[in-house]
Amino acid sequence: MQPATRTNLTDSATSSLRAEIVSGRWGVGERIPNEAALTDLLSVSRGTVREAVRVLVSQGLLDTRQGSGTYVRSAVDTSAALDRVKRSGLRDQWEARAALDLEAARLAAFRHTPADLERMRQLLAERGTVADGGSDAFIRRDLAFHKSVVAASGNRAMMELYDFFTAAITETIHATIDGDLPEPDHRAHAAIVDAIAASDPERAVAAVRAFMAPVLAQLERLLSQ
Amino acid sequence: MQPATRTNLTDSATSSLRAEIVSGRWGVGERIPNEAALTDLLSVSRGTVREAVRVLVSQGLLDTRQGSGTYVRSAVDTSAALDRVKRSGLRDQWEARAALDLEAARLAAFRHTPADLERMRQLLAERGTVADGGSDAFIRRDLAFHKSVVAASGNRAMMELYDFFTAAITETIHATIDGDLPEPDHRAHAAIVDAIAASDPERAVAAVRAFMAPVLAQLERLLSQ
DNA sequence: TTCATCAAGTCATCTGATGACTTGATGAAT
DNA sequence: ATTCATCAAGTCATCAGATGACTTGATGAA
Repeated sequence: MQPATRTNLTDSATSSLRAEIVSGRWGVGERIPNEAALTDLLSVSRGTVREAVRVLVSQGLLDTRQGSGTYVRSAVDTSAALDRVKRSGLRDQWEARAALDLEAARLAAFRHTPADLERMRQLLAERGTVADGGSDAFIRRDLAFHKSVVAASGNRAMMELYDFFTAAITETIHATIDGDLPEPDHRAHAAIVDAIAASDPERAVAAVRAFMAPVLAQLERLLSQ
Repeated sequence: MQPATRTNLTDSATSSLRAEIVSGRWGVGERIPNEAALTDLLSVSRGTVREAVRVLVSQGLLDTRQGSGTYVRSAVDTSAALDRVKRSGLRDQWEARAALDLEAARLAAFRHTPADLERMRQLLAERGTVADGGSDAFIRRDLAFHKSVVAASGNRAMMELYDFFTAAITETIHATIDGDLPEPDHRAHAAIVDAIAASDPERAVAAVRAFMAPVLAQLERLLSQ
């Protein structure tokens, strides 16, 4: 059943303030009404107003300056973006992460340093099999290897997003399915490193795609059940 | 100069609580100390504690249940991820968005619907040139077209991220450089749509990469100055 | 014209109080 | 022995009042 909506005053106050900002009624750079005025406008206490304002500050929409006032910092609401990504479904998340994997491997073929290469090879060697220390530990080692590939791309934005996706995907997997995904084999991973070491971007992309395909296929199968 | 650090109690309380969570000292699902206890632990008033907790709730790390307590919802701190992406530099952002563009075009070749195709073609036709209504309006039309390609991939996670990147990149461009990027020509864009319409993923990827290359090259040139 | 001083306005923080809700214990009824 | 209504303690939600810290524009003297 649809759970009964039980909202609290702070959330509704936050929504009201956010609406003023994203709609542009309070322009970027402008000072918004002070706490006492917001208390009247929203019909809540000052403590509630402060909590709502604080949330919007933490989301980068507002900016408070003691002694001066509270100002609109930005009208673009990026805070909910990742929440929506989290709710976008496992297949979509996996594909988005794959997009990063692919392009990162390609860039790594151009930009990898000797240290990058060494790290990738070391993590690949340590990766082992699922038998060593349980599946959770194996997944962690596997992710560490993939992360090192992304790191070799030298792109910090991609690394950040990759971290986010790995976290979101593991959480989602734990929450939704406990069937097992095919264990990507060692050879497929080694092929990625080889291609990067050879500075061959085409082969690097192909290697990542080759290892992705069976996992994605199994994922589609599990989700369609 | 390094600006004098002037932090407020709420922020430092938020950091302290966040540290307990991401470190795992407060495990996922556990109940954290109540407001009175946090008041003692953090040596701040209950109002400040509540503001800090409220921020972490809005970031998905905590979960308050009236009458019961406050619980750890997730130990993954995604809130700062996008901030760090924003600070990762224009080249990295552009490359990350390009990764989405490429894979989205490839997926679109598989999954596009007739409606997707029609929308892409319409936006391409409306795109026009920079002469029509100024460069800002042109950029907006250009982005609308690219967004329609991502939309044709049917991947909501990618669409969300794409939105974020377009917003972040335009903000960064406005803030950092006012040199001009090469205007991607009409033929290159049409090639993308043709490849998708032909359900040819390889050609779709190649078409996106072909149109990306000159922009990225110019970007590197501007940033290296 | 310049600059120190000041007062008003605003956010930051603390304290106390009351209401709403959850949860486990209690005890009566079956 | 089990079931279930009741209750009390614990916890968050919200309000109200007060004081401190900081900013900013006005004021007035040099």
